[in-house]
Amino acid sequence: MNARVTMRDVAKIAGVSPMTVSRALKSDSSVNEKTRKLVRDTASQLGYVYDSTAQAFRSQRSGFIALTLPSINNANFAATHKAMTSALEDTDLQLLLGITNYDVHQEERMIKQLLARRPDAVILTGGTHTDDTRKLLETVSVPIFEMWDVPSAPLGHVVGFSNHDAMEHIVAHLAEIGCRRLGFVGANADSDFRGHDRRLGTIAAAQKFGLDPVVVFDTGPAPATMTNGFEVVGQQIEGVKQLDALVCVSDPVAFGAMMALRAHGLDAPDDIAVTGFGNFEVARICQPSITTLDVGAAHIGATVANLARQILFDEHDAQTPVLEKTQANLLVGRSSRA
Amino acid sequence: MNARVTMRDVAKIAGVSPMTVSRALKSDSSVNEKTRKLVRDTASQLGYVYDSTAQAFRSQRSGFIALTLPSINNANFAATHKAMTSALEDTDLQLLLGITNYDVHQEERMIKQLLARRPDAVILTGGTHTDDTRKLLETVSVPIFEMWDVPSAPLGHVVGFSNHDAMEHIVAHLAEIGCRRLGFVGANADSDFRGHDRRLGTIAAAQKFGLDPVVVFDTGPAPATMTNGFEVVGQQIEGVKQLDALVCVSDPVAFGAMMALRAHGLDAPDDIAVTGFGNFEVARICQPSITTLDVGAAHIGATVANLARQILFDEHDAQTPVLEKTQANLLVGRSSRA
DNA sequence: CGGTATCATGTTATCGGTAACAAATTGGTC
DNA sequence: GACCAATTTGTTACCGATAACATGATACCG
Repeated sequence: MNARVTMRDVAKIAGVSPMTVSRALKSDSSVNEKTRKLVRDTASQLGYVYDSTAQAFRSQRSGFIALTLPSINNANFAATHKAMTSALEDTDLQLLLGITNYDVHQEERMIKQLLARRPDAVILTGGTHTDDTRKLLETVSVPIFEMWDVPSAPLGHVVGFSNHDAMEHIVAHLAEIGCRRLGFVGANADSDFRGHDRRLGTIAAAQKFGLDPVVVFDTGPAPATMTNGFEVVGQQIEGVKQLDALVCVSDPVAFGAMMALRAHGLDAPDDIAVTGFGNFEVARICQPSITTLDVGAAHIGATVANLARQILFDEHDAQTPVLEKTQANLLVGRSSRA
Repeated sequence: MNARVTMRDVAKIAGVSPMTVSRALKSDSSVNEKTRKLVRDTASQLGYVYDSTAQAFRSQRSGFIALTLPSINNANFAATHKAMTSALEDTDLQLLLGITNYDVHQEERMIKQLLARRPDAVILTGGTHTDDTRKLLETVSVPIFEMWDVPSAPLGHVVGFSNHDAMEHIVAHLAEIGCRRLGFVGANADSDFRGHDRRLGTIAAAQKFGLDPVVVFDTGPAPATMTNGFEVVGQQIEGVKQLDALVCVSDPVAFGAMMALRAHGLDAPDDIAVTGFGNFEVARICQPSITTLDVGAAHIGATVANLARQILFDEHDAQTPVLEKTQANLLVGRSSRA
């Protein structure tokens, strides 16, 4: 339909050099205000559209921040994403999202794709990756962030919490209200490493408080869903009946578990206590409300994004890796009252 | 450590020309298999990472498909996104996502940002946009898609269903089981246009079936949440008591509404029927399960993505706008049995 | 064995901005 | 008006891949 309008065209019409056009369109560079207005008017008159592609190429700065998330359909990751977007709103930085489906090999593929776009920073969810991913990221010379976890061997900066240790809050609470026999409902598989850590953390905490050995109910491949919680508890209801509490890997799983209990004539907290993880909306609204852990998803996102910003704009030392541990807060619901 | 590795470097080491490297790394171009292997091995040995930035610039084809979604934290949009990603997996096309928060002005800002990346196609959720957005997109010479809706004045291709007409399925079902006095729980505001259409569709269908005028319960600004449903029904419980059924704008709202009913000693379906929209997991798992409408979110995504593929790879006529209407299927749950 | 079709590789120019540097203009001071 | 500093504008050379074209190597045919 039309030949693309370039800066050269705008420059010719406005009677200035292309470089002046470039400067006039950037808000922070020094151009006479009259010239700037002239250039901008000319540009919009010609229907000029700035070409980030060329900009990214020439200046070797794409303006992309590569971000991997395990899932898009998760209130916590959504909150993190949203907070990051907000934190970057007044910059020219843009998130480039890759979904990994809780699969480190999918993560590797996504990261390759994302790195080809020459991002200015890379933000990963979780601290467990394939060897190839680690190698790849070690050779890349942009800042790397891992969040939602505290990896034992970080690739760069870290903003997160220990999923393992966080479970102690929940187990301590259950121990306090008199529960001794705990079950853990969640993925036993190795795909969701944060879920994995929560299982180990539950077992460790139970030991620490001198409770009985934890019975594990496997929900299968990540992500664990309401349906998984519902089904596993329904299928193993006899085993569940022997327990004082069901510690679930997430609120959706806890909700599913509670629905399964109800279907079998059991109720939380009278017959058995139930806890979740992540402070999802369903935990607050369902009846009884579910005891859960708020891990500050939005706070994690805002912290990572602001850190990235500062480093990219040289307001922060980029060499020393930052390790920012975030807090997890217990929210006691009615699903686990004494 | 750094000093970016380019095709030139790979070419020099492998003893071929840069052009051969370029061809060897593309899977569909003609290169001797031995040469290809040599080049690929050399590349991975040097830790070469392909530069899409340069590729996009030179070939004037970014490989991006710009996608706007109202929200990231929504099982339906997540399913659409996932299906699109899958459909594009074996191509070099990549989704570039912008979240609009159900706000047409935010959408406009996002689209400007996305267009600067020179996407090869643009996919929008919904058919309502600001005037400036429409103007902007009309001048762009890439294929435009609108999904999840059937706009009266489409910008390009369309894959979706009428949110207005879909409600007839639900209202017909309620009329059949003897409900006459319906309430609608959802946003009265103009921000969520699909929710808006559902409200109008409910009112129209109730008229058509000769039911009483629909009572509207406003959940405030989009997106309507479990909490909104819970609160509005709790606050207006006396009005709700006069009704036979609560038609909710989405399953989360329906769930919230049901929890509020229970808190006031009412139960679905005995005291009042409840319906949702979207076939969210919570509708299936909660007790009673919620009558809902499955709109084939994944199917919409796959259809749009495949259509975009075909058009971009010249396997489909790009000039004639496609209008693909998708189906909505009623799933009767226990929340609305006679 | 010459000729032509096919395949494999090389050469050159270029996409549209902008970094780096150079030059011109302006403004203020003595 | 001469001088210097600050501001504004211009010039040139790229960033790294690849389109378009040219050439070299190989196969196949009668």
